Amino acid sequence: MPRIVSVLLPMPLPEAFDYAEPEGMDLALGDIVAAPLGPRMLRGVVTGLRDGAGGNRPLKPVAERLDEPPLPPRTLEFVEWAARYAVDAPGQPLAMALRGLRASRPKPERRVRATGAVPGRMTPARSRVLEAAQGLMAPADLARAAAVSSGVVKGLLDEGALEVVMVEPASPFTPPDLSRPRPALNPSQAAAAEALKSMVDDDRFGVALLDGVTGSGKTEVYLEAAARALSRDPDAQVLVLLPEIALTQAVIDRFERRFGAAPAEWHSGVAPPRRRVTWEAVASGEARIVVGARSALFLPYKALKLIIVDEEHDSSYKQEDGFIYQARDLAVARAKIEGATVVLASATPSLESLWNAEAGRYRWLRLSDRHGAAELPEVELVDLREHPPQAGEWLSPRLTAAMAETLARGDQSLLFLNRRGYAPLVLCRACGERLKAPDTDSWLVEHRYSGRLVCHLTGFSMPKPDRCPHCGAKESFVSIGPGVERVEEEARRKFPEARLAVFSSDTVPDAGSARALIEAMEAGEIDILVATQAAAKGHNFPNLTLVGVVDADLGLRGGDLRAAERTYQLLAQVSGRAGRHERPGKALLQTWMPDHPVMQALQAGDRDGFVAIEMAEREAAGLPPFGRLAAVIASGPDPTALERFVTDLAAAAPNAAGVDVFGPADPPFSLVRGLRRKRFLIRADRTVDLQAYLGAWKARVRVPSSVRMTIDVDPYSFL
DNA sequence: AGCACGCCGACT
DNA sequence: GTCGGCGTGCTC
Repeated sequence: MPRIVSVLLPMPLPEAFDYAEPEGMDLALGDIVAAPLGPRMLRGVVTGLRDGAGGNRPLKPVAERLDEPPLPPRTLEFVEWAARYAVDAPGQPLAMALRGLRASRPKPERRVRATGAVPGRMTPARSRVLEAAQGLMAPADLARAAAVSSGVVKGLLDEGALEVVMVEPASPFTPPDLSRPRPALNPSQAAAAEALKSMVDDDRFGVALLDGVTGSGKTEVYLEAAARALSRDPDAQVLVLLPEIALTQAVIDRFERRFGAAPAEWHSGVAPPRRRVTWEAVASGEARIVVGARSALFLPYKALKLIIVDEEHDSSYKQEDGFIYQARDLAVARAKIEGATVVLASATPSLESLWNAEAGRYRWLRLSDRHGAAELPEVELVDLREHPPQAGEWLSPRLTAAMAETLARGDQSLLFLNRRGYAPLVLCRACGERLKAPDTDSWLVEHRYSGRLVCHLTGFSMPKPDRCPHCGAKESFVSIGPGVERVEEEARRKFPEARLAVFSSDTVPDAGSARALIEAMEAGEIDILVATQAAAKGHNFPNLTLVGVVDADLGLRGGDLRAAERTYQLLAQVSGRAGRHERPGKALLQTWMPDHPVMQALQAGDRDGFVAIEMAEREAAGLPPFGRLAAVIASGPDPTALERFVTDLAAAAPNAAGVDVFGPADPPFSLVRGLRRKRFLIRADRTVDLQAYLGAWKARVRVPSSVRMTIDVDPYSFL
């Protein structure tokens, strides 16, 4: 009886396609195969096998089974779950799961060894080489060991005294050394580590929220959970997710010190051949510890037992384009499928996680002691209504005075402003024109270091023109508002003797320059650092005792769902940069709204109070975590076609109890790269199956090819 | 997502 | 007269 094979392809197709199994191929579920799709040959995964022949139309045969480890069944289950969750085609998450297979394996390497043959003419150099030739050696290593030039090695190869052997590169994945001593833990850490270890010992799905202020030693605690998972099961694998690759090196170093072996690394910065080796080592179980960005969640783990999501509140876990997902939430889903433990770690957990912890669904582990003698910095609000900066300035007299004191003590200051460039808006004094990119309706940001106007939404940039493009007036531009470059200019004017630097993605474009700037800061070569959030994470500067937040209200404007939550998290983190080690620190927050709950909570150090207020507001409005949200975005170049489509879409919205559909509305940037956009916002009670609702809605409309429709379940960006 | 097939402007 | 622009639609 011939068999029909369902093959899921890494494409936005609605379902797996059926193929005929060629005689004798003997496929199994999870096998990676090559299958024809139209004129192309694609890599896909076998998701179904059944007896039968093609019906109305003969099926194309599978081309071949590829020489790859099969996708583990639970990885496939996760792919299908993720597609259902995101209301997207299963081929999208599959494409992420197969991403490691795109590159070729690293090439075999040349090695030489002695054949035992004696060369025709023996010289002192040649005998040294033959003496040094122990087993297989790289030609260059052999020459170095014998202190001869490469020509001598080549001569012996030509004469047959040495021979070339091609070898596969050795696996770079060393097993962890579990006998190393564990670091000493304080009582609070020890209690949390014991709780995590008992969860790991249960060997089934469970989630812990590891909740501890900056410096309370969360990493040591989850390292002990990792050690337990790895030692109780020789196959167990551990995944550590980090919000961004800038943070991976520090965590990799910690694991390497604890286990004497470097963990496998997985993120966009890893070269493709290396990724392929990593993918295979994860599938074979050889890679026991993986440290990576959110996409590491889609690797084909053989026996995943523990997932750690560090800085779980970080919004970088939300993937915003292509396949849209929230890695923290998918980590919990994956752990459920794998029967694994999840540790969500943060100093400022997300409201979602706190809500789950309060309800007892997550085990809540609070770390109280801050390491060493340091204390959390004192936070002072600078009321800009009473103490405004002078006209054209952004640093209030209070903040300026604190900077002067800090400088006089020989300490460092950090001025935080989460805005790149010199000024967020350039307008023409003559006609009032606000400069925008030609095909996008967001303001162009002035960058003085580069002399350009930049669109932060699309990356478009152009030289600053000398005339207003609207009225032609010359020298009529005024720069409105501050960016980090402008704050630096003001600080330089006020403290001409101080050494200043700017830390933003423009001045620090890569990991190397980031390290250089961090080292300069650590070495005390910088007095005042002006920084965006690029510098807010992960770095500890011992002599930094003053943090000045130039515009604490910045994140609260625009007022999206998580504005207050995000502002609290960001400012708590930034303020925590002040005063580590033995030195007390201080954070000054410049605000026009000192009575706002976020500012009050930051000043009082009362996170729980802020969370209680924010939770109550969310509950009253039925917003997450008490309700669920989704966004439906339609975009296209033709405004008329788009308008027609969203009208149809609005009419097709199913009526369901507990679901509110808002829209279509113009998002804040309704024109991006020449594409018009419209959006719907859907709010649903938690009892509603939101995915089923969205799926039913989607099925009722036909999307014309000139329009793109995107569904964003649990949106984080409201632009 | 590709990659084809399909109808309207500047070229050997 | 053609080469080719990318709009629309299909791929088991």
